[in-house]
Amino acid sequence: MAQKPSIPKGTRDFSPAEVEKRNYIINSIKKHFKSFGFQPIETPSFENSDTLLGKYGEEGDRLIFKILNSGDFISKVDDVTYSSKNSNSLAPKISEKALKYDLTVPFARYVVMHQNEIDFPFKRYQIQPVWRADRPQKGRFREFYQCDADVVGANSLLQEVEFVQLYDAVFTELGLKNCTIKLNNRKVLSGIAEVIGASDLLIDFTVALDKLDKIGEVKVKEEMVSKGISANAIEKASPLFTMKGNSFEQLEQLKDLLVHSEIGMQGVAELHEIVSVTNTLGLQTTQLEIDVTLARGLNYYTGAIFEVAAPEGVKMGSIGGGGRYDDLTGIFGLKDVSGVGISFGLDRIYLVLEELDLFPKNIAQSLDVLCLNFGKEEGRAAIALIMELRKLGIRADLYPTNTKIPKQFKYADKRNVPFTILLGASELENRSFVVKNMTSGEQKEFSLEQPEAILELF
RNA sequence: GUGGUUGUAGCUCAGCUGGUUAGAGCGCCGGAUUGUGGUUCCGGAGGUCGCCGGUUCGAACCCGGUCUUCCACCCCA
Repeated sequence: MAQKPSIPKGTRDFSPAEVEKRNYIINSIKKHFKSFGFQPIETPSFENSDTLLGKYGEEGDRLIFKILNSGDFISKVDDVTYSSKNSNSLAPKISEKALKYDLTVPFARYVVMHQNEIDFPFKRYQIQPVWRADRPQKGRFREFYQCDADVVGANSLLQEVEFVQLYDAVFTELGLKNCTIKLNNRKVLSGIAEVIGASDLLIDFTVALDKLDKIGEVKVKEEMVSKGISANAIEKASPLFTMKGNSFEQLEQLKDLLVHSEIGMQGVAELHEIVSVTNTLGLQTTQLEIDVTLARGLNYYTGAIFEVAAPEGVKMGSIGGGGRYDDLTGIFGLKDVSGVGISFGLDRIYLVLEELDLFPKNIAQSLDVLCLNFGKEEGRAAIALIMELRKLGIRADLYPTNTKIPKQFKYADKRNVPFTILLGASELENRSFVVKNMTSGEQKEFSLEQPEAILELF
């Protein structure tokens, strides 16, 4: 019995036009990754569970897809665990592998495993799918691509400066103007928590602060109170809610607030360095903004935090993010290797380009010329011709069967082919072929002996 | 994981308080047009109304479950 086929929630098929568009984005990102000196690596789709679990916080663990063990896994579970009906204790006994959740943690694992063959500083890029057992929404999928570039083994702030330039280069090339690169620093957040006397509640404090532009000052303060942050502490943090001015002005305000926090002042100094060097270099189409409310990836970021917002008016979550993690490889046993990196969200960039109609029009063209098929003899001559054209670098195809000409023209239309070739009995007799421009309707005759002459049309 | 929302032809959607054979536009196929597409005209095919169950004389419509979509949380690319 035929069943209706389906694909899992949050996954997608990609048809030719979509793959072309995705490749267009990937090629652009890849090109700039390479030009900045990054080298490609790839890691497996799935990792040992203990490589991933515990690296993304409790919430992250929940979203990791776990892979069932092979074989008769259930009989190996002891009775107590089996009858406990507790997923948390049962899961590790029946699942030892998991789909990767991002590219950063597997990269850290890679660096540790290959430390003796890597030349540091190591700049790598990686473009692969990752999986999250999240509830899908627009721009949120359970399988999606990340395009990451990271540097390990160098703690110069010039790396951060470079990543800002890299974001600018890619988004400029894609024609995605006015993206905002938001910049913050974990040390500033730590400093704030320290100054207001809430160091032990750093995460709660920053997660609430992160929502400022979304739910407003009042609700943020309510959430802070509910998390156990004292009214006094919130009062001390109040300058954060009213930060104004450009990046340098905001940094001045932060200095006043953080003057008694060594770590906070260090964060301010780092931000200042990145902003001022970037200012000197200039940016093509993006804007770099300090945003003290930005609090992402706190489970491992220790310095800079990046997030890229789509141009104003586009309703889409962040299209990129990243930051510095001083000791990510530490959990895998390699101490004191600093890393910093960024990620491009391919699937979201796609949606934004689509919404703003920024894909080049000729992406849909998969063929330069289609040769129509007039019959057996003509078809033989035609296939010889298109083989010549292919050698010239022209994407050429022959309509395979001798069906009615209007139908063949319609097919050419639908394939978005700019030129068709007519090679019928009369042309064959003249040792010639006719090229028709499908946009203007103009036709021009060429000699079969000199097919290269049609290059003039391109 | 919590709460809500959506699903009708390939696509976008109509379909009244439950009432015979579920409609339109676009697309598709055929013809007008056997060597000229995009325009026009004529004709045609295509539906387990997401799926399973229930209520009812009768369900696309009401109820329950489930899957899917999107939204708000959570979190995040």
